Amino acid sequence: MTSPSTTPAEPAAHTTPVEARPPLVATIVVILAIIEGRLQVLLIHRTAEPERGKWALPGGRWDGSESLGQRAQRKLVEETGATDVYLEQLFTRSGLDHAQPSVAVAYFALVEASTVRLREEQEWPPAWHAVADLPQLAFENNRVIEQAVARVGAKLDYTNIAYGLLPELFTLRELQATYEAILSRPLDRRNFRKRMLSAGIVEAVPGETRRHGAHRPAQLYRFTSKEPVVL
Amino acid sequence: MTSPSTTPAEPAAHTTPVEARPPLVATIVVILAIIEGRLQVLLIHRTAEPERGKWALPGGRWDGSESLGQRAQRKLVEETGATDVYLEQLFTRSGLDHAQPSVAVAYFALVEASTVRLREEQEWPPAWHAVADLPQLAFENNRVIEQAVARVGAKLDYTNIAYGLLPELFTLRELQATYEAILSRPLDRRNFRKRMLSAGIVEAVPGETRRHGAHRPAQLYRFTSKEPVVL
DNA sequence: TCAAAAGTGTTCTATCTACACCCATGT
DNA sequence: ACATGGGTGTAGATAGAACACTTTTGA
Repeated sequence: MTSPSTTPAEPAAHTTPVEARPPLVATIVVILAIIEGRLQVLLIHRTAEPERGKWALPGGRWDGSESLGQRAQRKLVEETGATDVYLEQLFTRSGLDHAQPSVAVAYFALVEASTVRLREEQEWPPAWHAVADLPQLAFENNRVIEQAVARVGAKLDYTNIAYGLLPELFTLRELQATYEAILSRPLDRRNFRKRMLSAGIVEAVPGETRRHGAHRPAQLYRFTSKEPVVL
Repeated sequence: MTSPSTTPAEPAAHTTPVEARPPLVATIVVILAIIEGRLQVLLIHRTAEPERGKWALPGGRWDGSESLGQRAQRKLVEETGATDVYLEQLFTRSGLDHAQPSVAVAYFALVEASTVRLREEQEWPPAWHAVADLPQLAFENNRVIEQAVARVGAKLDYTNIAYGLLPELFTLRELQATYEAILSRPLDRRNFRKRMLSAGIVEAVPGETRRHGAHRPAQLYRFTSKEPVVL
């Protein structure tokens, strides 16, 4: 996809490169899921300095033995056990660690809550936190999460990425609730159904319904594609 | 837009990380300008292996003495002398250099052709190449350029980023030609003018016109803001 | 007076928004 | 029978697309 033109004939480095230390490259992952009807993000408790004791996004050093995307994916699997997820790069930032040259590559992932099994063995295990109500996090992680949510919200409009958040079968109401949780605003039910169906991103599964309470049973739907599609 | 890596699991790296060498971090910049009515990209001639002798995007190693964005910006100034430009991060990719762990952070920049002064002292100086008619470039640089152009094209619709490509004053026809060069399709003149004006991204400069040939002189416009604005 | 680009409005179509009632079920 | 969420259609507003003639100038 990319390519570095490794040093292309810089005539002379006038600036004396003081920073001789090799750069630290890390990935961080914003793992999002819909839990209890709210958009939540997976956070870990920092046990090391800096920012020890604060909640933070999971991530870690990259050692070059795999691609950055694979590194993010593996971190994700470690934390959640979820496999079939949507993963996308957000941005790359330098200078978060003031002690040495550092580069952080941020990703976000959309996972289906029911497939997740969190690690529990630690004193402070990873935990879900509602995005709408976060504490102050380590580094600039609050901003990173904001950006991830904004990106997902924008993409709901013209892609099918919500497939990452929902199980195989779901009702249109559940789909709508997912959209509403991300956009944090209510949507019109009839218009929503019309758009989803006419855009062809979901389809009814014949004969499949879900009965839930003392109501009319709901038709079940599935995504027509579980690959990313741009409308 | 990045695509998700849906690579399956890889439960854990049992393999001992052989890659002990510190990672190389590099930036590359897709520098775009409108020249002779066409969208062109600035390329350098590679004088070192690998891919020696091919055209490639300018870039270079990052040493941690400045932020990644500053590094890209500085490379841009070195190559073009242009200062007042639009610069945005595209994406980050690993593994382009097979010899060692490497990360390339790609940016794209929009510069105004008239402010550019290319370096000429080398045997093979940097040169502009029409995006629509590129040779085979080093690494995967053709794809990187494609992505940059696609991103710019998408953003034309809902931002004012074209300000990076045009001088202080310009005619609406020139603005339209810029859009057409990027989108590589013709636009309707009347609809274009209506949209630009009603969106408020440009405004007429009273009394300023340009006479060019045996035609009616054209009204000159300026951008209402030369900061990035999302509509 | 001619050639060549600048400038300008209206109609049609598609899309988005707002909104209220009946349906199927369990208790 | 009633409470609860499931399911549906229409009308108005808005935004985008298509399209042709007049104006101003230099030669």
